[in-house]
Amino acid sequence: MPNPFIRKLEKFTPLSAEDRSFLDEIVEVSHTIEADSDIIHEGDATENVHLITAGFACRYKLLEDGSRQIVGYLVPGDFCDLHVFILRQMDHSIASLSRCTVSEISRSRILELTTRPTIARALWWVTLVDEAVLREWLLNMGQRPADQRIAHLLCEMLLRLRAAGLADGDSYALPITQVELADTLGLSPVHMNRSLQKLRATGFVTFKNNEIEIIDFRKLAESCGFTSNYLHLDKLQTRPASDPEVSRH
Amino acid sequence: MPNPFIRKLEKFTPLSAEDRSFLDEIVEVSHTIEADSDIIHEGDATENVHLITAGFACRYKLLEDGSRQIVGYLVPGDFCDLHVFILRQMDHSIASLSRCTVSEISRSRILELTTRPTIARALWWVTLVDEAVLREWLLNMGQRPADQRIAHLLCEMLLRLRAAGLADGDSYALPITQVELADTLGLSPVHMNRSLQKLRATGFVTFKNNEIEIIDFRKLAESCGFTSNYLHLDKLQTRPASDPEVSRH
DNA sequence: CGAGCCCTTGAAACTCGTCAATGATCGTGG
DNA sequence: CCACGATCATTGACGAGTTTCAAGGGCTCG
Repeated sequence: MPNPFIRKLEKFTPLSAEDRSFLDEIVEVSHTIEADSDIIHEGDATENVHLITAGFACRYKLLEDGSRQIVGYLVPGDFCDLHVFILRQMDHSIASLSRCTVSEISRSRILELTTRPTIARALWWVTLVDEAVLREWLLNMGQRPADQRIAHLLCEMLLRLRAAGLADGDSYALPITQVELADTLGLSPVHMNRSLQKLRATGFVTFKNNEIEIIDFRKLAESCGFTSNYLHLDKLQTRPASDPEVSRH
Repeated sequence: MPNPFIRKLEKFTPLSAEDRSFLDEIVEVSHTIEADSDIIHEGDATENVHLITAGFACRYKLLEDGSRQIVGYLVPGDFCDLHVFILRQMDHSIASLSRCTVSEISRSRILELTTRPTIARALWWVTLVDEAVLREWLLNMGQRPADQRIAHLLCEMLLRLRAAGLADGDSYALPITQVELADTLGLSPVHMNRSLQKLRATGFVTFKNNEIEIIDFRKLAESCGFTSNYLHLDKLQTRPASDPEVSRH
């Protein structure tokens, strides 16, 4: 199993053997973090850059009254705080959702990365895709009713996890409670529960434990208006059985 | 009045005279666009990069049923489609809100920009701030009731427009209808109208025509939990009278 | 077996959306 | 100069989606 980070960058562009071996050696430390613990906190000015190498994590923001909004999921190969390199300070927090392993890369290593044109462009691509996902989430939150919102998220996660090599066919593990899903989609936990039941009733998707199985991707995607263009995975070769690449035009 | 683009980059870092004059010469063409017209459409693979040099515009996404979500506002100095340079294709559209002037910069010029370290870092900063704003908008949409959502947006626009030199004290022009505001915050136009009245009733802010005047920034910010940290304007020197830089800690 | 966590359910209240109509303002043309 | 249409803001009534409160059920683990 190759480094998930390298795997991710190669979704954008092929890397030279030299670049790959360089990327394989940049990790300073690597440690394990239990589920449901903070990895980085809002306001931190981290010295090293953190990279998720196993497990699930999320970005989130809190309100005074304690309500939480999850603003992104992190899967293996995703940077936690690359932006602190430029922005100096975290404007949100990051917590593990499952047990994670987190690797640290020093600032100087990151600087070296940016001097390699191919890698620098790949890092830029990563940032821009994150931004595109945020825009789609905003559309999701603002314009779709609860059940479609959930369906959309499930479609997105299938494609992302496939790209990360973590989805097996049309199934994947999503170690997330209904409360966390509710915090992601701006719903109350109770309504989340009822909307999940409504989704289940369509028969397009099943959930047992934390295992998602998408029975009919095409219909699920259609039911919520999911299109994959915003993930910018165009160059992705691997397209398993049900061919979930739906495009709008 | 200096180039608004240069002005913006200098919020992040001072530029050398050489960098500044370089930036002053990169514009290929510049043209005027009437209000409410598309500047760039989803799916476009624009050859040149577009820059707003006057007026207001917005990024938006449409759903099949015609509902629209505005996912960002563009003010003078903002890039429209820098990401097409990497992502190849627009995943959203851009429309003018008022009459705008739009400048075009060729791809090759952009490539030159990225070879100048100071400018390259400033461009990176721009991208990361856009992303941070999106995360805050997501929090806004997911966790705040209608009136607070609006208040938050008004606070943000004051700080952004001040940074762009377009706010006079605590007032600014916002050439946006209630329908557009509703599409921005995921509300119906009717509810938007009633929520605006509720906001007006607090006395913290007034709107006549398209002119916003913030009467008591501190109270308005407090009422909606606005904190400016996510805008990453720390190095901003100019702080007019009422000192609206609110920080959480 | 009990504690804790998560999922599920019911009922009532509230925010917000939809439909439909009325005003207000402004630019245009007769 | 005024009537007209167009665009935008406003209002009322009603209904739907969603939240809140409160309680019960299932599962896992010590």
